Amino acid sequence: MDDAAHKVPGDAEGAAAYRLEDQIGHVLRRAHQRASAIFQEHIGDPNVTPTQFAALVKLHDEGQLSQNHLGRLTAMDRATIQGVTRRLVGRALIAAEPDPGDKRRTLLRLTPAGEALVRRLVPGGWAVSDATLAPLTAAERKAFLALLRKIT
Amino acid sequence: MDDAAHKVPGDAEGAAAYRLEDQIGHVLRRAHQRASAIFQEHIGDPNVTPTQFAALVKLHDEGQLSQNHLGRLTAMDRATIQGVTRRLVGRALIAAEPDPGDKRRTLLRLTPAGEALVRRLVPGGWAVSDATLAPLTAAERKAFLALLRKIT
DNA sequence: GAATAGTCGTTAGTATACGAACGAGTTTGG
DNA sequence: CCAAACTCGTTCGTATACTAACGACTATTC
Repeated sequence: MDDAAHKVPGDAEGAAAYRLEDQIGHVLRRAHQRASAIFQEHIGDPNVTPTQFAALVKLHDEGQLSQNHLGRLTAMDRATIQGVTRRLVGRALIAAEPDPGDKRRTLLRLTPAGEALVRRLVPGGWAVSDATLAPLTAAERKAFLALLRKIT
Repeated sequence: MDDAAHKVPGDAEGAAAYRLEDQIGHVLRRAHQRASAIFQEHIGDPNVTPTQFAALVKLHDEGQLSQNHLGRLTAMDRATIQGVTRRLVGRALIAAEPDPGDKRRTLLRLTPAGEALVRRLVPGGWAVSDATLAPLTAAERKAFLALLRKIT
């Protein structure tokens, strides 16, 4: 049972057993769990989550974005980015104002406190990625990221 | 900005910009999102989630397990496996009974309906993994899974 | 220029995910 | 043998993640 290609007595010729541990979705889920745990360990602020950090970094890079646009850039749907935005506005890390050119939109930007927080946490962000990839060599990291991008 | 090694004018020599899209945690999160979406498309039952399927498959393989033990085998903490278990018991897919040898434990097993459901869905499980890995060649799939396991 | 289609942000509902604390029960060490 | 340490399952609170529906607004198309 230790080999994925091992045949179980009752199996048809050439058919492998369905093993949860071999399914890509299950392994991806576990890798994501580990990456999230490492984030909380290394980011340097117990109140900032991975998605919140993603939103803050994007607003730092882009300056000003509508809520849904920010969601698209950070891979969050309307409902999810709404919750993330609400919590960050509540902590005064980002500010919201209506878009004068399109009354449907809310424009978001970092507050000075949010800007300072991003600058303070980015070194931790590098540490998170380093720690997450620690089991791999430099060559493996490059290959792994390339393959991971292909299935994203 | 299209090259990860590109230097931004203000950067110190050798320091790359922190780009969200290059961070392993962010890409892992997106890959997991895609894998979950593909699961819902291909599993063949809109009411079964990836974690529920994982629990059902493990109970199918192991026969009878305590709730926390099932959680460990499927990578869910106590609180999470409790919710998954509660919903599956509610749908009569698994049955719970107290462990006579250890009064703290609840033993879980598939009901006949749960057993039938697992057998019906496993082909969809193979299709999910195939579709998720579709962008990769056979050699790439093997290399990718090996690397993914290393960081899990 | 008006009907249609699409987008914006919100809300409600369901399902992971995890930390923290709890009472009940079991194991371990002195 | 008994107190400390641990494990079991539960509960509460918070934070993603997604579907579906909604009213408001904008863009398209005839």
